[in-house]
Amino acid sequence: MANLIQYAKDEVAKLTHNAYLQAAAAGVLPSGVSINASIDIPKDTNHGDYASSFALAGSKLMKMPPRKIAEIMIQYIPLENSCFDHVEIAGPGFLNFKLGSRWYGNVLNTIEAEGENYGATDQGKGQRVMVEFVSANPTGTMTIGNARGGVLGDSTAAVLERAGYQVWREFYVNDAGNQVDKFALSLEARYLQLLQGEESIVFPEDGYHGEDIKKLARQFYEDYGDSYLTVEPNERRAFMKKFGLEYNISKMQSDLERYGIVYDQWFPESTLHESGYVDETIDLLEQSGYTYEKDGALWFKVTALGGEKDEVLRRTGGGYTYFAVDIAYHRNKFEVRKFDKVIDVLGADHHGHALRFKAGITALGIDNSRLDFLIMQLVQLLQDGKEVKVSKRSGKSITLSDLLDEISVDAARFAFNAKPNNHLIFDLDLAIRQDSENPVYYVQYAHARICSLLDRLSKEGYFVLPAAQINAALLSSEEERALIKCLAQLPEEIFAAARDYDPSRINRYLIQLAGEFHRFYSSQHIKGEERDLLEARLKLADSVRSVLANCLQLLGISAPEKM
RNA sequence: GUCUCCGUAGCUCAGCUGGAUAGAGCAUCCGCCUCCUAAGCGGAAGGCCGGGCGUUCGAAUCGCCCCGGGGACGCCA
Repeated sequence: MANLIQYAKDEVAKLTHNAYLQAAAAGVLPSGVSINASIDIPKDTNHGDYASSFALAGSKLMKMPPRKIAEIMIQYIPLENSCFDHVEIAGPGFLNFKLGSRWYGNVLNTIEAEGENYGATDQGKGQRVMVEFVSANPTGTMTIGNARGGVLGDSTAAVLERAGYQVWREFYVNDAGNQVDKFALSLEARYLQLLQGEESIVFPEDGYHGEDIKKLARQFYEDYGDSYLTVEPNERRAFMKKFGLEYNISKMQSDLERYGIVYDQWFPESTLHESGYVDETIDLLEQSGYTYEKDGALWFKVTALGGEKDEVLRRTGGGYTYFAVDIAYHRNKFEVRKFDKVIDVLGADHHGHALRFKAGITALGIDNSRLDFLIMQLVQLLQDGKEVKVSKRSGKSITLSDLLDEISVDAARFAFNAKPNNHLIFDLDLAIRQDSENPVYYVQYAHARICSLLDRLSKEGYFVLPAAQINAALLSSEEERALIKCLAQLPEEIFAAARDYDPSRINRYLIQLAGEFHRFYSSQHIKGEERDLLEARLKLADSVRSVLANCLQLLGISAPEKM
């Protein structure tokens, strides 16, 4: 759990604070001044590894020029037992600290000691968190949008696990309600059309027009022939509904598994209805006083809880809305299954709904800060340089399994793990090309390169030694130091990725780490160097291999030993 | 109209809880394999950080107002 970046930062804070106290005690700086200084990692390493703005921030309060303050303070900064070996004044008055070889050695020690757990943080403190994601309607196939949601949810879950949460992955199966009934009617109509000709049966206006329903009807016919032609319609529809849902759900399960996504639970909406849990939840909402009747429907006063508009819970003709059932479902997450925190991964088209139904959680007396939404903007599909309109109605969208027929799981998982707030432009032609334009190969290549290096050297009798046995002071080139600092960065990345629910940070981290490695590899030789140096560099390379594999595994991407 | 996300290099995007000369990949151009994998490395070129005003020692970053684009505003889910 060691975070050496933070450790060094804390040390800068301590050193500067103590320096100020001593200077003030000696009467050379005004005493009793409280300064809120930043400690930054400069982009340009000529400015050191850490920069404190203490003197700049204190300039106004002390009524002294910043450089003057810095000059006094630097006399009170002893570096002997710190992780730094140099401090200097630069620019308008920054105090710039340079890390020493003790710190660099420590990074390699830590990576070795923590192994595949390196980078873990304890920010979750073992809290139980549910990540609900994809939850596509089982009335059809999964789209490219679900490809994004799947990666985002799964990777967020993985990052949270590494950050010390106990994570539960869940898929909510909408196997009840209006849409499912329409689905059954559509399926039935296609089945009857198959048997009696297209003209004899009127297809429901608001039904599912996609090809997949026709295919499903054909599948049903193959399994059951015309035996359901004479069955009483209600019974027939009920059976076909069950058939269609089971078929689609198992298809979704296998598609997602192929994509590297395995859930802890597939939670069927129908169970909430059957057990009376939805009724019970609506009763509670009525007792809360946030409901009213209008036009024969039961409404929920979202506006009384700060929302924009009220929502219907129970329709005039009876039957609960999606809104009502969703509140019940979330009550189940918190009250029955006792999750400390729940994260719903949703497309931007559900944003408004999400904000409003959060009010429902509040009305039930549940602290709504326990519920977070990870809203992702929609995916725009590009083919031949033109936008492909993804329309569910026409059934002409490109499905997740189509996509995985074209590109590798590795490439897909890397490409779709992008910052949720941004629209994602997915260029199909580019993804299919699978060449070096794809950054996933850049990262995987770094891993393969190291593996083959280790293999090569082992044949010459050189093996990776324990960190305690190498001389880290030999790793003093610019490239080596940049590489080690990059290795030390992982715990910070995990922390931020978990805090912001942004696992794409790990993508960027991997690209950076691979880049630092390639630069090190091209500028420094390992094979053929004298033993001490060879062993130090070999250890460094192996540490990089370990961290690359660690992060790739976290994202569900393979780490090939050969390419 | 209201809410929300976005606007940074030719393209795709980082950087946004304020710090020094705004970064990367791709595309373009120029170099580098008798030497551990060239799926690599180095270099060049490329920018009113959408616009304006404000906050401050300091703004791509914070606040307000515009402009432009996506999404949502159903007794659908």
